[in-house]
Amino acid sequence: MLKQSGIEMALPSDRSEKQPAHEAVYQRLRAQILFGELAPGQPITIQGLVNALEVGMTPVREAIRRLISDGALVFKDNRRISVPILKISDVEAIVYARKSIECELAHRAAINIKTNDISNLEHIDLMLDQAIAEGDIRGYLVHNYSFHNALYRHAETPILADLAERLWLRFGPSLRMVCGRLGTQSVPDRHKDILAALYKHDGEVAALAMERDVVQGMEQIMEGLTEAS
Amino acid sequence: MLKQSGIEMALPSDRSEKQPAHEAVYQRLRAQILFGELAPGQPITIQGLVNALEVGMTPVREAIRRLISDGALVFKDNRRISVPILKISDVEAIVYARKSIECELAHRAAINIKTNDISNLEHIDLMLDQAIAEGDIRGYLVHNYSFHNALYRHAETPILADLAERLWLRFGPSLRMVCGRLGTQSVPDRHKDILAALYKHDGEVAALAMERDVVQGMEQIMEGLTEAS
DNA sequence: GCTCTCAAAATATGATCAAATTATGCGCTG
DNA sequence: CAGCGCATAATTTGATCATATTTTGAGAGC
Repeated sequence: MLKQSGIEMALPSDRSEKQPAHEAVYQRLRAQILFGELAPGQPITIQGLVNALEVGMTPVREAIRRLISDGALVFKDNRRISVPILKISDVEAIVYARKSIECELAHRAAINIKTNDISNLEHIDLMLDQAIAEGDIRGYLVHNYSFHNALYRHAETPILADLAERLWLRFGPSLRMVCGRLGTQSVPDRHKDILAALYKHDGEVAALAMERDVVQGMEQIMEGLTEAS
Repeated sequence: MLKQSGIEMALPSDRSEKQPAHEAVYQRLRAQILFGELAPGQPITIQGLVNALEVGMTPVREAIRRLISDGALVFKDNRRISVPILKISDVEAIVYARKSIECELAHRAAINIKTNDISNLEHIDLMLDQAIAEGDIRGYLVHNYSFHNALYRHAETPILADLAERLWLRFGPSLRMVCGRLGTQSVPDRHKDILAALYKHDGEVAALAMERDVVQGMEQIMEGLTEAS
């Protein structure tokens, strides 16, 4: 007989309880990196996280290793960990990779996605518009990520989606830095074009719209980096 | 100012001794996966590695976590870890990603590489030919990886090279499985074409040669998978 | 400016807890 | 009486923590 009487299953927080500590730490740090709570160059210490998050040392170490493998953190030769600082050539490489991977994902998603799921994407895009209108930088970053991530899931190509997520972790901190300087007004979104292509199940057009979205976003980062140096 | 006075740099064995255990475990497991000592579907246990490698539990956990993030291992919902088994659609996605990333790397490498470094690549390719002639499967896998990896380093685009390495970790075990069944005789290599393009610093031709090499290798895996099922 | 000393951080180990799989044994059915 | 199924016990495995050891960085003193 199982010990669960079915009561605790009703709690929505069930997920967070069963989740291992190292996973929770990973997700938390990941969000902080994606949504710009950690700035490029910022140093990270294992001890500091142990104290701040009030968990043991082993889970923190595992989460850090994962993020280093993701490219979201760098492990310097001094055994010091920090958020990486992108060079111009790095951004240029990310642009190429994002165009290759994410346009393909958009193409495949346009073919596979159901009309019902497109509505969910539209809802996310609405919240994105609202965040832009309110100048809510964090909201912009969260919903923009949600839109792309939800879309890529419908491509049903987990290996490519994984590569895309890895790339987002790399430019997340820099994107936040740029948005903080320029604000959200100067960030037009091409998502409407993508949504239109999805409704028509036109992979080619979806890929083209995605390319414009990617290039536009990355050019902002590029400009921010050049004027910062 | 720098603390180096130039004296301690003279010790060559300094690097290997100071390497942390978790790094050593990671490198070792990584090699086992890339060069086919672990078969697709093979279960991995943390405790087993602790006993086999005679290290503590934390370093093993960190190495495992990194490899899971790399896609080289999978963490099933039963809390069991194993080498992933590729589906046809996975191989198809890897082909697309490899073509995008590695052709670009070959293109860039052709432009940047010095004549002296091409000689090193030729030497690796010679050892590769010898391994093929001798039917040395592991030697084939090692030198084939070395060739590509060394080439990609000259592209001076670490982010793209990192993506490529991640893909190699995914198909390594399956490639070994195929080679074990078909032998090395049926594996012609297109590296000679690549080398010729490098000498001419012709990026376009190098990318085309690389595409043939990638497609040829991945088709072998695809055939192996279809006939296995 | 250089070296020595000390504090802080990272590394590594072993013990302990929890969960899951496998093994065991009892009762039931044919 | 033999074979099957289910419940429980035992073993294995993963997760976490507290602690000891090693390494790095910084500051005092010469």
